[in-house]
Amino acid sequence: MASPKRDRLLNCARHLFETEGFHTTGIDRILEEAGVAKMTLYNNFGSKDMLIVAVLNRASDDMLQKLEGTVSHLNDPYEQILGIFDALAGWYSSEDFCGCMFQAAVAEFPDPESEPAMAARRHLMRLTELFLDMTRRAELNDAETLASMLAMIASGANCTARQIRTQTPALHARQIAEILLERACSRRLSPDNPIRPQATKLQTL
Amino acid sequence: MASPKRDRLLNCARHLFETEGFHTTGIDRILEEAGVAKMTLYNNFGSKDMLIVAVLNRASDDMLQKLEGTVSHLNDPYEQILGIFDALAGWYSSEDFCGCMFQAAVAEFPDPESEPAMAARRHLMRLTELFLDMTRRAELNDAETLASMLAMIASGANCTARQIRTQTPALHARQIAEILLERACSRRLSPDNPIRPQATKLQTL
DNA sequence: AGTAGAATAGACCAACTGGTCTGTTTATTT
DNA sequence: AAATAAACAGACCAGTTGGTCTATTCTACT
Repeated sequence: MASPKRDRLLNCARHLFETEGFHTTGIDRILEEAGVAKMTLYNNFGSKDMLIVAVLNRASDDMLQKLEGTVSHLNDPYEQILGIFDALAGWYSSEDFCGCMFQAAVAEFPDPESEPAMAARRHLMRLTELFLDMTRRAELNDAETLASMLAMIASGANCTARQIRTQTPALHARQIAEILLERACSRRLSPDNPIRPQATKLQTL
Repeated sequence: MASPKRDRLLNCARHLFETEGFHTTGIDRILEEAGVAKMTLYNNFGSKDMLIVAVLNRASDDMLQKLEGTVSHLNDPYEQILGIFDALAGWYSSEDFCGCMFQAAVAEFPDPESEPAMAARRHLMRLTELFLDMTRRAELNDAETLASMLAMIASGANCTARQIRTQTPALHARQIAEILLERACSRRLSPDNPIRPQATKLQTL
């Protein structure tokens, strides 16, 4: 399954798709960049669309693995949730940030039944599940709603960051998340006595 | 400036771009749908990209006009802000909703300097300004931060709605907005007891 | 050493891309 | 009625698209 040529293909394709879009980057560009013959592509993936799907799936795996990695260093699920948004901040301020590929995919393949669109949807579900796992462990009420809200906020941050290319959206998103968490927490207890005395140290990146 | 042919062209192009994407819909499709000669397009717009820009600008005008319309029926700026999210809910549940065109544009034109990308960015700014006007009139503190947060939440709702095609994202967004407003309000009422003062200090758009 | 499978280059394909040019017809204005 | 401008159909363009096919070379296992 995993050959070096296949890997090169996936990496180059991913980079080109990210920076120049799916439709605008032709197959030949990818082949040239990867230094690979055309038949290698078609033997491994079958079609351009399936290459795209493979790229999206791998990107999804990478991102979730990375997020779970950064999150695993934090013990409290509350901190873990906020950690996700810190990770976003780091991502946005990286030199070569050019937007979330899944949002691009969903935009470039408007047919919801198309394979790339479905791959993107799958990624969103995985991300929501990740949040759900954390909100559940944090024992907040309405964990489901809260999880999809957090996912939505993250999407909004992604979307805005693509436009303004600052880490600000991630900081804003983190603040909102903090407020939602605090609320979901205090609502669970007595309204006048929030359990989390918040003076969370703010990231200074 | 406004000829009937030009209008047909804009309308058909908009519909096709919305439903099938910018790159995938060829000029000939648009011309056929609009029943218009090729030279009419090039005389009026100069190029496909400029047609796209014209479509985006008109869509931006339409949307802002519509939003300002629905908002003008509400007297309280607080209600007006929430009214925006109600409008989103209505949009998402409409039969032919297929996602926000500006997000699609920004995804299909990754070069931030390209005309369509700039048009999309302009729209985001107008929307943020609309929010800012309302948060200012509501006399909430940190109106700027709040406005860009609201715009970001709206983006997130748009983005999520494109994926799951329900009005749920708008409802969630509205709830979040409500919470933020409530908070920005109570902070105003007790300025001597600011919640998380470092958090607000950081923000600069 | 021999052989099977992977990878190669590159010719080739029909379809389509955005865009130009021409010559004619239709409306509008004077 | 004449003149001006807009819109027309459609031929035409070079370049590109995703994809196929062939014939050859490389590489790894038995």
